[in-house]
Amino acid sequence: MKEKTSAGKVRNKEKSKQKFLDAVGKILNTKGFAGLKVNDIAQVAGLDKKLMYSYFGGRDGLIDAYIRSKDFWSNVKDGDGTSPAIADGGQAFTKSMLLSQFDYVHKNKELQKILLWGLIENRKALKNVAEEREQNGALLFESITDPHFGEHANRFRAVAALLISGIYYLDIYANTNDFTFCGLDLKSPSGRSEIEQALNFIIDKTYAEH
Amino acid sequence: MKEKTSAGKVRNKEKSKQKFLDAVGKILNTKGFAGLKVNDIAQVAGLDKKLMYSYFGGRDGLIDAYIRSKDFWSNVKDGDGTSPAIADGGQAFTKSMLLSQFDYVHKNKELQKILLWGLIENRKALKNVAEEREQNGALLFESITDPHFGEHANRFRAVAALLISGIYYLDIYANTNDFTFCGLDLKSPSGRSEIEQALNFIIDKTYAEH
DNA sequence: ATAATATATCACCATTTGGTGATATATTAT
DNA sequence: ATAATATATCACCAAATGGTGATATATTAT
Repeated sequence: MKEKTSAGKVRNKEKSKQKFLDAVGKILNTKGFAGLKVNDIAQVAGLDKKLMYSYFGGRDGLIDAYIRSKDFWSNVKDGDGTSPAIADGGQAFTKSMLLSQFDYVHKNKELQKILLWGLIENRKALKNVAEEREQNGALLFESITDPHFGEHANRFRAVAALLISGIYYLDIYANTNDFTFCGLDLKSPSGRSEIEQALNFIIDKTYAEH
Repeated sequence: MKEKTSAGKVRNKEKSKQKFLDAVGKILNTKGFAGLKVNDIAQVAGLDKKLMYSYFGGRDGLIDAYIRSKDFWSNVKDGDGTSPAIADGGQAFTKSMLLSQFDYVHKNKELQKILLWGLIENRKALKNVAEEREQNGALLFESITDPHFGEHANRFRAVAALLISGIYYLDIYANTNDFTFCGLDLKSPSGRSEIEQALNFIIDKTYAEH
């Protein structure tokens, strides 16, 4: 019954590498990045820590590999092909994007930790995540909203910056605090609905000027 | 020349306590909360760590005492007495409050760390900071904006939640990243001015409905 | 089957970290 | 001046943590 394919081997470098990467994600979800200790990662991966040094050069290499392995912003790249037309200057697209981000970040705890991490540690791989987000955003701004808003292009960008960063903070806050924020329960459907309405409202008003 | 007043004593419990509290603030500013190690705190304070246990019961007690010693939200309580009248339903007051927060958090690195910390660690003293902010906000909402916006009171709250949390995130982001956010340089006067204009714009539009 | 190599484990070390008992010195009380 | 107390330091420990050389076992090549 012995397999000869690499998939069935008892010793499998690629699978072991993946176990380490999975362990990082698991710990990130449960304990946050402060829990990413060398020994704990190895224990969760079910492998000897020595392999972590062999395969990734150590903890830092593993963590960088983990972050690189994730495509956190794939969802804003219009992956589902259902993006509205842009004849409206990107109004519907922007609203759709903001609502989708609000929901996506809410559900994706790993992304929440990565966003937080990027506010704390100066790690190249984390900067790349932020840079990737900027580049994705640049696509929307430069090709759609900047032309539409003309001399007020930066005002739209500023509104977007406030809303996107607000979405990040509120989703993270909701995940780690039982408190309300401005009296709104960000975990309840009604509280989240209020935020969604406000997002739509603000974008509509921003576009109403033009 | 020997002083007999407590201020001049070589050994002074209160001064030593304060040295520990100051050390926490200093480390928070420079290294962030991950740098708050027992030995390092004692070294920065210039005292033996044993005293930390004697006076505060340990690291956690010291940190809690530090957080309690700060009144992070004093600035939103209309401390300078220059708050505009509220005959406008709090419109001018809200704008002034948001702009002031944007500037205050930008300059106050300790508050930035505390805000971040509150998104990561479940510490009672940190929850108290969030709770205090909520209570301060409740004053504004319940007595001024809720009556003004009537059935749409929650929409104003949601707009405020997005803007305040956006302010937090952007200020923290600006402090730890050299990147732009939505293409705006949040460290430059022009970038910050764009955000300020957007804040004013959004509040104006929110009030324009009523 | 045997040798060579890749994969994985183990035992062990140095350093860092949190924590404490014993002790010394300054201050205060008698 | 002396004793009692408060303040501060020191030496030391145990546990946690990051890191590595030696070794064992599975897999592959000859």
